[in-house]
Amino acid sequence: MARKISDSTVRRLSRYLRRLRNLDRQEVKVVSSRELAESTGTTAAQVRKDLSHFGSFGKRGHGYAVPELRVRLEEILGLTRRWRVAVLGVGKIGSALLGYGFFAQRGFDVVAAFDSDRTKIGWELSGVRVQPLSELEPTFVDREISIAIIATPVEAAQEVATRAVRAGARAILNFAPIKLHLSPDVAVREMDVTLELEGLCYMVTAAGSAAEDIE
Amino acid sequence: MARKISDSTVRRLSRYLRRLRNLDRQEVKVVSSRELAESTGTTAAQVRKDLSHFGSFGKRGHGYAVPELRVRLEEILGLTRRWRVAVLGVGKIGSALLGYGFFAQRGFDVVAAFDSDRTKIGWELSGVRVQPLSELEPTFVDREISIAIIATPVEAAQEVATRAVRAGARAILNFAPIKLHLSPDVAVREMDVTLELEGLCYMVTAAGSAAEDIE
DNA sequence: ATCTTCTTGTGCTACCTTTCACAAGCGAGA
DNA sequence: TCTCGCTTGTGAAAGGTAGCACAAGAAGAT
Ligand SMILES: NC(=O)c1ccc[n+]([C@@H]2O[C@H](COP(=O)([O-])OP(=O)(O)OC[C@H]3O[C@@H](n4cnc5c(N)ncnc54)[C@H](O)[C@@H]3O)[C@@H](O)[C@H]2O)c1
Ligand SMILES: NC(=O)c1ccc[n+]([C@@H]2O[C@H](COP(=O)([O-])OP(=O)(O)OC[C@H]3O[C@@H](n4cnc5c(N)ncnc54)[C@H](O)[C@@H]3O)[C@@H](O)[C@H]2O)c1
Repeated sequence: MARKISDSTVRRLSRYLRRLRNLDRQEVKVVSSRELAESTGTTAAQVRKDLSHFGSFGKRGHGYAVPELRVRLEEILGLTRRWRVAVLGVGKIGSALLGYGFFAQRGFDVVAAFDSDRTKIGWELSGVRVQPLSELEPTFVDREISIAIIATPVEAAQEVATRAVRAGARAILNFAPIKLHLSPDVAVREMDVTLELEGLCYMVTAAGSAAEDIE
Repeated sequence: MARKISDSTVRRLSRYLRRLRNLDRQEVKVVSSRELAESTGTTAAQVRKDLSHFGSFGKRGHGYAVPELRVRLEEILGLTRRWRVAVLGVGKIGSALLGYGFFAQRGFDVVAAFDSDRTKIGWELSGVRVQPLSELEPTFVDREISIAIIATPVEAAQEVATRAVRAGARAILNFAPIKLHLSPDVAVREMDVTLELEGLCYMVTAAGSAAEDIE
């Protein structure tokens, strides 16, 4: 597993896994690269290429065994363990995330939540108590929290992210619309709704003006 | 503007714009490709190349005029108009989005919200009344809604997306963890938290095993 | 046992994206 | 006006990603 796997490959692997988990629940035993491609929005060749980076999991003329491939993908993505997650900022987005049932199903345990608002501290949402920021560092260490989800206002995002990383977080999922400046060995992913909406606007606008070109 | 601009370029343009809007608010007049690159997580050459697809907006030896470049990027991305948006599914995520103040600031007006839950219909959140699904089609037509945000449970996502498109939506922002199957002239972007978390797990795990390799 | 049918795994190719490197150009200051 | 320092815009090179096409191999039918 020495090769460097690209971000887009990892994203696709995650989509394959999502599909495989559904198939497994439906007790489907076998799936072909073509079927997997169709339900994840890619091509059969791409599926096979992606998987081939990690070994040969399929049977020629037959396809892939669903439970086996599922497990292999979970191993590859590092999902055979559970991950402890903290939510930083318990506002609109933060509390939606605390109530998100799929996390536990997928191996993520939200075990802590922090907010700077005194009136929110002590609240219990979905079994998690909202703690003051002063407890961030000891809680990250004690509970071995690896992933921090940033859901504070944009002004506070950099600061709480830095604190989370110093306290031991190895990965950050950032909902605030700002590029975080962190050590390069910390994994960061952004969830920026406005950026996605703007992308959609470009696509719609560009499609429109391309149509004009043809006329 | 005949050339096809890649998705990753559009994403970066959106980041540049975000930065330019902040600089503009701070009344900064000029910015160099290097500064822009630093605050958006890319390289100076990349910034210049991205912009060069659309023309020459800078002054050599000087940099880019912030307000001008901002306007040019807004034109390119199709953001000189306002966009009407509907939220489908007013649950945890849907109501967080309805309360998100940045949308209006960035040119997006959430003008409608729909839910299948009778008890929610008639609620008013952030000035938007929750409507029954039966009103989806007429409302999309009357209010010329171009963008639908899907925030229903995953089981309902495909159906409401299809309805939104039939009713005139040109773009879909999908929060449900499923690949939507829609006409290729509809722009789609996914917001999948679990997928991003899994990506983070891979990065953390891969970094760990790479470190072992060195030992 | 052989043939047919199907699907995988992969080398090769084509395309696309990013980086490099530098001439061209602008403004400030002498 | 001329020179100097700085930054843009861009062709060319490098690096990476996706698609094609087919040999290899497995299972089931005859
Ligand atoms: N609401 C949305 O739909 C939405 C969508 C996309 C992105 N976002 C982004 O997500 C972030 C949160 O948005 P929101 O709508 O939930 O905001 P919000 O105001 O509802 O919640 C923010 C919470 O963070 C807390 N907070 C403030 N400073 C803090 C600090 N230093 N440490 C810890 N907590 C702190 C506040 O007390 C509040 O509870 C923002 O950056 C926003 O831009 C929100
Ligand atoms: N809560 C989160 O933090 C979170 C995070 C990521 C993704 N998601 C995804 O976003 C979607 C919504 O999640 P949520 O937590 O807000 O769920 P939720 O159950 O709180 O809300 C879903 C809402 O959709 C409504 N609904 C159901 N069927 C509908 C239909 N056919 N048409 C219109 N409305 C319908 C329900 O009445 C409910 O109000 C889900 O697909 C979920 O997987 C949620």
